[in-house]
Parts: sequence; C-alpha cells; structure tokens
Amino acid sequence: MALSHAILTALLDEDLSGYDLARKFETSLGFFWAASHQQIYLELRKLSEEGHLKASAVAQAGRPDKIVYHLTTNGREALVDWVQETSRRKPAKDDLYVKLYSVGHTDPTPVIKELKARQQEHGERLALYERIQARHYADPSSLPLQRQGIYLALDAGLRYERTFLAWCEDAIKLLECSQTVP
Amino acid sequence: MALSHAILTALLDEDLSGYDLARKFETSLGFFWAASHQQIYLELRKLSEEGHLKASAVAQAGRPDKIVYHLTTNGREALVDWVQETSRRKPAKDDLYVKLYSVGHTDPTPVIKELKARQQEHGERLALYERIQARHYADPSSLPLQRQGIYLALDAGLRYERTFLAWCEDAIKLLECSQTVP
DNA sequence: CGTCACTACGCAATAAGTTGCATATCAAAT
DNA sequence: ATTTGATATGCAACTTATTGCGTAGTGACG
Repeated sequence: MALSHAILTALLDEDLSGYDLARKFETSLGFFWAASHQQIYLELRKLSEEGHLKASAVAQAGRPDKIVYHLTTNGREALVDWVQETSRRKPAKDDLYVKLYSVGHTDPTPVIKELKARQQEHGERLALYERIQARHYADPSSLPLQRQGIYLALDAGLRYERTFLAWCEDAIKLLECSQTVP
Repeated sequence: MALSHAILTALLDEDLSGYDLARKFETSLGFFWAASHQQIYLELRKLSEEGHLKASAVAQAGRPDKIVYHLTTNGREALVDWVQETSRRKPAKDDLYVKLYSVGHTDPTPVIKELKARQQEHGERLALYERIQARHYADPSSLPLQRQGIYLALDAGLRYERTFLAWCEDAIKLLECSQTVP
C-alpha cells in the first residue's frame, strides 16, 4: 500500500511506461522509495485493474512496443486521499546498528570494514545529491511550487548523508582506537 | 534473514524469553530494528529448529510459565558469519518524502500537518535518546568495549533526530510561506 | 465476585518485497 | 554472422513483515 502511491505520484507529471518508471525509481523518487522493475510491473497491472491507471499500448519504431500508463481521475483521487492520511514513521531497520550491538562480544574488525564501505557508498550518494542540487536547485527561493517539494526531499537527503558521514568518521575512530588499546 | 540476527545479537548478553525479547525490541535494539511479538515468536521457533537456539521451559511462581532461549555455539557461529558479511545500505522507504513530490499538484496543507506530527514524534524520540545518554552513556571515554557499540548506535540516533528536526522546521517554514504567497 | 492489567504464547490471512529466471525487439559494433 | 547492450515486459517461488484475532495464568483493586 505504498509503492502504488509512489507510482501514482510519479505519474502526476507525465504518462510513463513500466520501463520509464523503473528508471525513475533508480534516481529521483527512487532515492526515497526504492523499487525493482518486477514490483513496478506488478503494481502497474494492479492499479490498472483497480481503475487508478489507464494502460495504452504504444507501437514504437526502432524499439519494442511499450505500455504507457495514464493517471485517471479515480487514481488522482486515491492519491489525494493517501496524501491526506497521516502516515507513521517507518520503523528503522538497518543491519549496521544491530551489528554494533555485537561489538563487545566479537571482533570489531568486520564492523570497521563495513563502516568504511558505507562511508564510501554514502560519500558517493552525497556527491550525487550535490550535483543535482547545483544543477537544478541552486536557487531555492526562485523555485516554482511544483519544485519546492522535491527540493525539500533533496535537502533532507543532503542533510542525512552529511550527518551520517560525520558519525561514520567518529565511529571508525572510536572503534579503531579501542582495538589498539583493548 | 535479518530479524533472526537481531535476536541472536540480543541473546549474546543473556538468555531471554520471547516476551522479554519483545520488550527489548520496544526499546534499545528495537530503535534500530523494529519487530512485533508475533514475528519474534515465529523466528524463535525457526532458530530453535535450526539449532541456533536452545529452548527450555521454565516454570514460574506467580506468573505463567515461559520458554527461555539460549544461544548455542552453532548460533554464535552463524551470528559471527553474518557480522562478517558486508551488508548493503537499506533502500530508503519513507512516505513523507514521496508526499513532498506531490506538493505542486495538490494542496500542501496535509503535508504540512504531517510534517508537524513528525516534528512532535521525532522530538519525543530525541528526548528519549537524550535521557538514555545522560543516564548510561554520559562519559563515552570510560565505557567498556561492550558498551561502545551501543553508544555509537545511540549517537547515530541522536544525530539523526537532530538533523531531521532541523530539516523539518525549515521545510514547514518554506511550505507555509509559499502557501500564503502562491 | 468481576474485571482490569500484565505476563506469556500463539495462529491465520494478507501484504509487500526479493531473487532468480525467462522472453522478445531492435541497433550497433565486432 | 554473432555478440553485446539497451529497451521492454513478465512469471514463480520465496522471505519478510503486518494485521487481527485468540488463549491462558495470575495478581490487584473495588
């Protein structure tokens, strides 16, 4: 009851095929709600059956045919209803913090290794967010309303990555220190 | 492939019943890996069948009997194997950011309302983390190794909540402003 | 004596997501 | 000619988690 809404949201702007959506979920919206192509195609069929979307086959020259989905009035209403429901905070689920709980009982080396891998990964993500910001959201005050929400999501991402990276650095320091002085 | 490891981790310290574990997953470890009692009981039975845990019935005076689980050598090895695997970052999934994408197309009022609800919720969580820190982790440098991992997880939580709250405040400001000046 | 709250455990149905595999079209390069 | 890669869609099996409900023992309060 969630990917469906992300799909409806993505279709507010423009009609898209499953393939297009899958690519959109690798960036932009996908930064905040990840989805595989299998899941997306499944939801698209469900949403069409429920009348939230209208599917149309489109023949293409030089490419395989595709199915393009269009948001119906029905679908738009369902989306608005969902936006108006207050959702609860997602329960946290991250292996990394669970692993930290085992530190006193097992060798911290693999945890340090994992922290460094995350540092790399989140560093790359931060760099990506920064490129997007510089390219499309350099001047927030002049943004049209349509873009402000996306700007805010991006801003949340930027802050999160920076906070995480700062923590990561401190965490590695502490663990490496207590490793040499046990 | 995940709650099971969180349970094994929780049983490193002490033998616990399903009920005890369920309470532990409402705080402490549960801040980083949430789980319902149904899911916990299910996993406990699976882990016992697989030989990772040993179950023993314990009769109690003045209370219903309980089943206490003990980590086996086998289970400890499985946990160590898991800690040594490098896990990937959890794909983000949060309604709130998806809703922000719809802001230009629908009334931002419900989103602002939700932001304020989250502000409240995360404020409470932050206060809780701060109480725990003051009570148990006031002096990180003097912490035994066993506690350092937990301290780091808590620290990550503290930083996350503070960052989120700061973002939340700015987000509300921006949306309320563009609401009055459309 | 009833009922409330806490302890303690569990089932069943459903939803949501993951993993691996499979198919097919077409363009471009080797 | 054949392979590679991008486009485009899908099935099936499985795992994980959620939701709602059900049972039972015990102590405390009124």
